Amino acid sequence: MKEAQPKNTAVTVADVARSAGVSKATAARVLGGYGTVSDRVRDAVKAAAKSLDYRPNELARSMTTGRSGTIGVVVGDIENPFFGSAVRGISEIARAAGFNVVLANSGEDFEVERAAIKTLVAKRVDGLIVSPARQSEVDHLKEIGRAGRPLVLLDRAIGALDVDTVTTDDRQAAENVTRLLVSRGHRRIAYVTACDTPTHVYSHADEISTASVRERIEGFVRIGEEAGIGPMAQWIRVGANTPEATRRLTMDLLGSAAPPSAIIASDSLIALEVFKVARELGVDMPGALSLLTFHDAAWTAVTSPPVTVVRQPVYELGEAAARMLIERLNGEQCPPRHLVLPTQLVERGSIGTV
Amino acid sequence: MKEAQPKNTAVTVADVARSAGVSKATAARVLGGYGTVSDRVRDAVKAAAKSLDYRPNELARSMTTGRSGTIGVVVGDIENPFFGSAVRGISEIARAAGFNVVLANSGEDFEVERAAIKTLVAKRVDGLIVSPARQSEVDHLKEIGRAGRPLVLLDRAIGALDVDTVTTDDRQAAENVTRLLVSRGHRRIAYVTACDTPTHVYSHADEISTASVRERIEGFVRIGEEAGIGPMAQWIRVGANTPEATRRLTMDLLGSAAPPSAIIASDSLIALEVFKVARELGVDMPGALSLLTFHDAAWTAVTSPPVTVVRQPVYELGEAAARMLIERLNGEQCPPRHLVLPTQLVERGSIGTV
DNA sequence: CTGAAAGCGCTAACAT
DNA sequence: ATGTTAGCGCTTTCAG
Repeated sequence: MKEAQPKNTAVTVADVARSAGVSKATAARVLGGYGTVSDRVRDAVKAAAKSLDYRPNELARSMTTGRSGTIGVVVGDIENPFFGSAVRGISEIARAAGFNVVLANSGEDFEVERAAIKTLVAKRVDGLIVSPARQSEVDHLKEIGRAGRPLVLLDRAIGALDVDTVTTDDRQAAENVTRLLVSRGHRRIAYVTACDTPTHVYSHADEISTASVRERIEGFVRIGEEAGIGPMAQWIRVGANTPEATRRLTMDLLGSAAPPSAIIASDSLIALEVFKVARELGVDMPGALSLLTFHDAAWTAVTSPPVTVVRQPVYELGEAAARMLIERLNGEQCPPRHLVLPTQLVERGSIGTV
Repeated sequence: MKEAQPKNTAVTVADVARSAGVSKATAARVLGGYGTVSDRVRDAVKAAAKSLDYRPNELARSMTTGRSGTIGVVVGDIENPFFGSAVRGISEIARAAGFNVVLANSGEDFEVERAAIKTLVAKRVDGLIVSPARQSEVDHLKEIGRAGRPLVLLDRAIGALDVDTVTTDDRQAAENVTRLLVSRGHRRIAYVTACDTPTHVYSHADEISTASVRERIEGFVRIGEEAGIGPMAQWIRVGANTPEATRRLTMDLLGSAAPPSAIIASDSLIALEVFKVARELGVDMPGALSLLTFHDAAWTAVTSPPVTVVRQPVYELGEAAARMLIERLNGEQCPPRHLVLPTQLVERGSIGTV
């Protein structure tokens, strides 16, 4: 049945054509599924292809068509469930539309991100979805447009860049939760983020390079100061980008003379560490410390107390980004769209009253 | 400084060559970084490339060299932190070695897996890392070898396939934890897995298509029967592949006339649901129910009680798989290697004594 | 050290 | 409906 092929001899359209007794073009037509061919010839070619164990070369196809059927995705950390869900959403939509996903992990390192984008463009991905590490750097992103590929920004918009974006209403969510905490009597509220500043100390929102986080901080600060519990800058902690760093930082916070009565964690990885430290220190939650986090990670529902969260539709974020990109790939020419998905406050039990 | 290029005119080696006043071959040599070129010419070409905003076409390069600098990765579910970590490990090693990662999510669906592998091979990835959904199906995997690409199996080995594998000592781990539970007096121990059988009921290990899980079940059964608490088949629950299914199944288990005193969860997603259900039902843990899970997911340390787990070196699993693959890509010819990474029992507090 | 020419495997006009 | 003929952008002999 099966003709064994010498391993190193790639079977090409030409081989199949010869074996089927037709021209290369005809064979290519049936193998590539385009143009029109008579049924008889089609069957003959297919048979020949099968018996020769023909395997199409997508690279060659891409060369001539100019489309690779691939989209590049650059995220900060695929290990973070946030991105895990987003990438899953992207993958599903992409697959359904016949696209492959090339994934690059920047580790939130700008240089890695830049290099990744460069190779993805060189590999001729049809388009890119990027969650940029810094909102201050845009050259490498503009490069994508210059190369004629559409770009969709995921979770982190950049004002200086006029492209499609899919984000959540970070600023508003931050405002809401801050307001909530204030209304429960909290006056010492800390905000902890993985983003870092050159000095590892926060002084102004301008220093926060990740757009989504920056907006949250701006919302946090605004409401806090409106409520008269400011200045808020003293309560912002940056650089919680490893469990160890988060731990250290939380220890400092909780061990200080005037510890916060509430902590807002910028992502679930941070919240997890805060939770651990609080427990270790025997700090009662929500009695002595309230905790609230962005990202409704699965585990937040099973702790004691369960953690109150800002639920972000992460999977949908990924889906939407992929859909937008594919629309562009299909020729959509409308001006850049900025999709903002709503978040939802899920009150569970980690917020107390002061 | 920057010459704006007409968007749709891709600059090629030929253009750069012309502009620099050298032959195409010479320009290609400096642009591609191979062969030997005089310093003067090199500089001239580089300058021309920059001013023309030349962007290499990796596709064309791959066409002629036969190497794409890309490795394909097929996993069951990137949303599962288990695979998230593994993929991160793979990505880091790949990046360091100059490879890109094309990720495909099979959703544990065999047909999707088959299709993904087919396109990855057609796209000429240099090699593949796969965590196969079924150990009974090998044709599509053998295809990879026939196409002349190396394959490394991740987390799930397949006996019928003689390729490199990286796994953990699942059987032994299962034996150990079962023994532990027995020693603590448990005689009604359930094992819950996402794997499914055609009938959605377990009767024999042969029906379990995922290699790693099958081995665990075999270990579980063996120790249980040796300890005289068998037959064990009655305690095995399959099909916990969605939160809802897991929930239902756990409800059944805990609501039965003779509920288990201990549950072994095959992955952390399952453990999470079991935990939720137990709490909801007011089942005391570890008093009335003990819980143990495979995969040391981050959250398992913060619940009350914290969950005892079989820690698998997941990130390292990914790293090792990538390393092995890259070795093959570099011409390593040794017979297939089977790397088995050790797991570790981390006792926390979810196992009680009966 | 540099250039000319021949492909890689496929698709895309253009004929027939 | 099918065949002919050019390329796509790059690397790679093989000369010089």
